[in-house]
Parts: sequence; structure tokens; C-alpha cells
Amino acid sequence: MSQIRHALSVKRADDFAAWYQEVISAADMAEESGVRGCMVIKPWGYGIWERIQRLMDERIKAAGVENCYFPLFIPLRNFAREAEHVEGFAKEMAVVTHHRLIADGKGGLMPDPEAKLEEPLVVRPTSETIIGDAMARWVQSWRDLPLLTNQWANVVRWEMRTRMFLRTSEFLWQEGHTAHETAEDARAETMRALEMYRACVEEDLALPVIAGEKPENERFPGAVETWSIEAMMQDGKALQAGTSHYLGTNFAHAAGIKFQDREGGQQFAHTTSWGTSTRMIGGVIMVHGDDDGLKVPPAIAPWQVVIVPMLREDDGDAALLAYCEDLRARLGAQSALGERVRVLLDKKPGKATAKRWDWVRRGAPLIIEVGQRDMAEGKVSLLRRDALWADNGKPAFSAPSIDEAVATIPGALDAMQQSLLASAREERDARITRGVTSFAEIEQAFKDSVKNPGWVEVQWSKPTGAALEQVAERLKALKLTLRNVPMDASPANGVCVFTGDPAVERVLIARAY
RNA sequence: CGGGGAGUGGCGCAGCCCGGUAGCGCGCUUGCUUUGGGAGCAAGAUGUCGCAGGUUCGAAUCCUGUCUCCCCGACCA
Repeated sequence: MSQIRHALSVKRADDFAAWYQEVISAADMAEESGVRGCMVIKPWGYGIWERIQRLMDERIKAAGVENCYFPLFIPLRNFAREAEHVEGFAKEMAVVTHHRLIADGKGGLMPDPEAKLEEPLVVRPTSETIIGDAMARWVQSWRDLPLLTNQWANVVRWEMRTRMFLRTSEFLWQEGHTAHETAEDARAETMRALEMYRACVEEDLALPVIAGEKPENERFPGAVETWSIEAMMQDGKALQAGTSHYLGTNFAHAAGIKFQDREGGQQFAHTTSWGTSTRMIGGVIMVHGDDDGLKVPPAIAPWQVVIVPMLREDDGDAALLAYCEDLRARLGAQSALGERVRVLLDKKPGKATAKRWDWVRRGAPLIIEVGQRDMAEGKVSLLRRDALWADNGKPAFSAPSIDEAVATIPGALDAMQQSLLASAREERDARITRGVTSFAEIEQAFKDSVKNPGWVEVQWSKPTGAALEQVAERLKALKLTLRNVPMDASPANGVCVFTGDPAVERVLIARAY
């Protein structure tokens, strides 16, 4: 192996947390804002979010769910209704108490004590309560059901410890809220949303996930069932990439979502809620990033192909730019992954080499450099972000003709999308340990290891209440948590690693973000 | 929210202990050279030293408070 000069200064293997932060700044995705836990999402990071948003939104609408927008401010009294739900969020809510500023006498401003709100407003941490209010008005008859709504919004949770994209005080997300006539319908919707997330995150973000039900102690406050998709990061930790909740009639009782059923009686609706957030971008970084920066899966790349002309600031530039423009137009007329290929001709002044490394760090799937010699030969110089280095330690350029490039690039984008998912799945599966039969084996695997060995799947007797808390405590000593009960795991056939009782199902254990 | 570390040009850092009016590398600008693989040489520009008070003739440096970031923990649908 020759010496490779990587595009980042920190390597994943040396300091994963520092590497993660360097990717975000080196890929020009986001930066600190000066407000605790809040970030500025820059064009490349926001462009990725917009792609995710578009692809997810198409899937949401295809299921018959309609978008709405509900207010940012929620009256404090809404939160007094559903005790369990409130308890879950009370410690992390931002509250608006004043509506006017006055001079503080020291050259600054302060909230006007005279302008105190009679009833404080909570900045939404999630919208169950306010959407519940609306649903109570909108639902009168069984004919109004199911009611299927979604909103794209920002939410605020006053987090104690924040990390860019993974856990920020303010974040962007989508929250689906639905009401149904029967428990059966609501459960089906819960599962439909979960499957939608699995498909979107795997197919579009190229993150392999395991879908399953959360154990009772990990449930959303007020939910009857909570389901999640869990993705494995390169450091072996789990990231919950989406959740879907069956809320029973808990929220319907709290908000008064009642309807007249087919027999003329009054019934409470069964509701669901489900969400995914900008946190998924953190997952993309930690699954697909490498020591040269980000690799953006083509489906969510704002630009899939970036053409970098090797300008020399002489008379030859005009012809070179025309050649590149022709290439851009021809590529842009092609389709990959069901859409027109997104091609940028990067005409910004500057050295082509410097610009190339900028795009490598950002993770543009394909980078095409074009110089005078390429043009003279009717060729281009093509670099694949997922196969960056040649054996000699230099960037692995290929030199197809322009016709060949136009013809093969759509297929290459499709292939890259597939291979990113496939290789991530391979790496994940190699790090899931199954067949563990005792707690001692778990301790052994996680106790003294500096490197995280990954996930463990065990059989258990699904204890509840205090017995479950005990299990959680034992795992906590190893910094482990119960992630979920995979829906497609094989049935239990042994004994519980925690209690020794007959096992009833399999559960995943991991360190988590 | 507890423990620890840190905030000095765009980025990474030195200076602080022992107060005297700010420096290095990268980047940036300009010029010349170079020109197919992350260029070289030269000359430049960029700082209310996180913010607010205090001590002092004088504060990046000492004291107090505060904000933000990082690590560990607690917490975390």
C-alpha cells in the first residue's frame, strides 16, 4: 500500500467523535450558531435534507396522508391533560413568557415585565396535543376516519447534551398524526409508517436498518406501542433513525377525539404518530463517511455529478467551458434512480485540484475533471467517490470518452446507490452477534473493550415493570440499552439471558446515540 | 444539570504562570514563474484576544460573573 494523503486530518479509527465533527465542517454541511444546541445548516447539508424531504414526502403522500401546518406555540394548558406524555417532555421545554422588550437601562433590551403573557406558550417539542385539539374538531363521525395528516416542521427540546444533527435543541422533522376507527386500523397505520421509513431509509439514504418494537421502558410517553428502525454506525453504536407509535385511545381521551360509530354510539378514536428528523443526516455521515469526508448516496445527493473544468485563465478556457457545458446538458438529460441526473458545472474560479478535494470532502458521488487534453481527445477524467484511491495511492481517475461517460454514468449512479447499501449491510451484519446464551457473554464482549464490538441479539422472556428496570440497570452498567425486538427475527427457542425463564422473543442490545 | 477541558485573523495553534498594547502555520489577496494532477517564489491584507464588570498608570495575561463549544456522566419520543 502506498501512502495515501487523505482529505481529512482526523481518522475515524483515531477519534470517531472528532472525525464526525470534522466531516460536518469539511463537507460544509453545518456550523455552530452561537445559540446553545442550535446549528446553521449550510447549503450542502440543507440540500441533502431537501432531497430526503422530497423522497419521504412522496412516500407519505402516496399513502394518502395530507400535509398540514400547525402552530409553533402551544398553550401550556394543553400539556396538563396527558400526564405520562407531559412527564416525558416537561424537563426539556422552551417556554415563551413575554411578548415585548424594553430598554434595560444598560444599553440593552429585556423582556418587559408589564408584557407578561397570561398563559405561557410552549415551543412545540412535538405536536400531539395541538393536533389532537384539531382532530377533536375535525372528527365527528366514523365517516371522517381515517384522518391522515403530516407536517414538516421544526421542534425544540432543551437537550442537556447536543451534537450536530444527532441531537440538537432545535431540529427539523416530519411528524405524521393519524386517527382511526379501530385499534386494528391504527395498528396497521403504525406498521405502514414503519415500513415506509424502512424503505425510504434503506433505498434512498442507503442505511440498512432493523425494524422492530421498542421494549416498554423505551416507549414514547403515552404510547401503547413504539416501533423503531435502528441503524448501526461505523463505531458500532445504534442510531434510532425513525419511530412509529400506536397511541391507543390515550391521546383521544386527553384531547376528546370522539366520533359516532356505525351503530350511533360514541367512541374514542385510535391514534398514531410517527416521525423522522435531520438526525438521519447524522446517520448518513456515520455510516457512509470515510477518512476523506462524506459519501452522499446518489439518491439524496444535491448534485450527483460535479464537472470541474481545469481552467488556465487563457484563450483556451472558452472552448473548454463550451465542451463542459455540452457534457452538462447531455448528462442532465439522462435519468438515474427515476429522476433526471443532477449535474453541476462548477465554474467558480480557483484551482481545479483544490475544487476537486472540496467535492471529495462533500461527498459528491461522481467528479469529472476536464482539461485541454481531455477535450482534444474527446474524453473526460472521471473520479468515483466510492472508489477514490488507486493502488498507487493516487486518485483513481478513469478516462472514458465523452459519449461513454454520458452512456454509463446513469448506471454508475444506480450501482453506487446499491453498493453503498450493500456494503453497509455487510459491515453491520458482521457486527451483530447472535446465539449469545448468557449475560456473562455480554459482559465479556463489552466490558474491557475500547472498540465497540457492535450489537448483540439475545433471547429474553420480555420482563415488564420492575423486572424490566432491573434488566435495564444491568445493561446500563455496560452502557448498553435495549434497542428493539426485530420483527423478522426467528422465533425464540431458548431461555432468557437475564432471568433464565423460557424466552418469548429476541431483542437487540447495543450502545446508542 | 454535575465533573473536566477550551474560546486569540477564515481554520489550526503559541503567547497567559512572571501585566507593557499580538505572533506562527495553513488559507486569503496581488505579482511573477509553473501548468494533467492537493504548485513555487515574493509582496500584502485580515484580530474590539467570546462577552460584561473589576483590580491597575496600563489587562489577551490577574479577579468575578456570564455565554458558547468539546469530552465524561446523568438525562434523552
